[in-house]
Amino acid sequence: MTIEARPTPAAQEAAPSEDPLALDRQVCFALAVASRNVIGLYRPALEPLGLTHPQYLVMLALWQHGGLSVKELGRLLQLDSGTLSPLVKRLTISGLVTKERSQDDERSVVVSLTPAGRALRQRAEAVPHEVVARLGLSQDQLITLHQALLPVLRAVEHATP
Amino acid sequence: MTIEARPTPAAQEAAPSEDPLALDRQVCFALAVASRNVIGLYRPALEPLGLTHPQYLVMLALWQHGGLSVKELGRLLQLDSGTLSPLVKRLTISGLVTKERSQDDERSVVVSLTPAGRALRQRAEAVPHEVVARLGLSQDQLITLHQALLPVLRAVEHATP
DNA sequence: TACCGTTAGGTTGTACGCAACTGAACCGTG
DNA sequence: CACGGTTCAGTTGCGTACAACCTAACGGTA
Repeated sequence: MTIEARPTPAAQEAAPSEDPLALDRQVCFALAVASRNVIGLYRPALEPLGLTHPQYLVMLALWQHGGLSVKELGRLLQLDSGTLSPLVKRLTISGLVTKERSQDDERSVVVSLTPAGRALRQRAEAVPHEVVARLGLSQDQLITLHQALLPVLRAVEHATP
Repeated sequence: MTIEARPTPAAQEAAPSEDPLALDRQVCFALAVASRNVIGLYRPALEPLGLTHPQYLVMLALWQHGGLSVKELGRLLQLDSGTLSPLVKRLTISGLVTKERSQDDERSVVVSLTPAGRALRQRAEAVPHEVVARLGLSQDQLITLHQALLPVLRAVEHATP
């Protein structure tokens, strides 16, 4: 996950050193820091709603799709039960969702929105705007980033485990 | 952090729905999933070295810069002492680094490589190649991603807290 | 020199994220 | 029907992340 040396390094913005393990060459480091820091920008926006960023993502999934099993949440958010179980439990304690075993498959647990959970959506609609404003990126830059991330998301799915 | 509706949505790859909170519009979600999953690809490559990805980043910083104080590590990796203190402690237990208080400022702790830590660098040089091979992305795609991430990293630094 | 605000690193508590495991429910086959 | 493999949630343990707090050391000023 390294930017390899190029014949014309002048074409690149951050001039890479000769060191193949230099931090500024590590795309994964940039990815990790960007992700951490942007999620950090969500914190002040989400705190008034009583949500963490992963909890916000679960709420987004539920607002979009209605009731979802833990398995479906895991597929949508790319998280396993070890992460989702306690997370959903906290959302339950917050009164935003309810859990009940599925009728037709007792193994499955369906997570559904409470009225409070549904009501929270209206306040959440301001969150993305607030974060973008804080970050100060243009729509074009966001779309460019999104477009650059899509191949990665696709690649990870087919990566050799 | 949402891809806004556009007059010509055909120009975008993943056709966005009308829902402004739809998951596939959330750039931050794509960023978080990409970061998590790519770090996951490092796991099997780093496990033989006895390193986690954050520990690997600390080692990269030390291989590049030599001895560093915890503060400098925090600045380079964008991590605070609450994360770095136990992390460096684990590297110390692994025998890869040593800690000693700075001579000229007793508050500061300098983290240095042990011979074992220096020796590990050679084995680490194969890691990026291995991850890129696993991921199956081209150099061009990596560079595109890196270029798209740089404005975000710059933006976060100047973001309104 | 004594004081006080600042800085560096560490600790505590909470919340992910994931590997590994557990137990219950499901399901195909004999 | 019985049984063995599979699937689904949940739990445990470990390693980040980060806020909040603590202590020691520093450094300028009266």
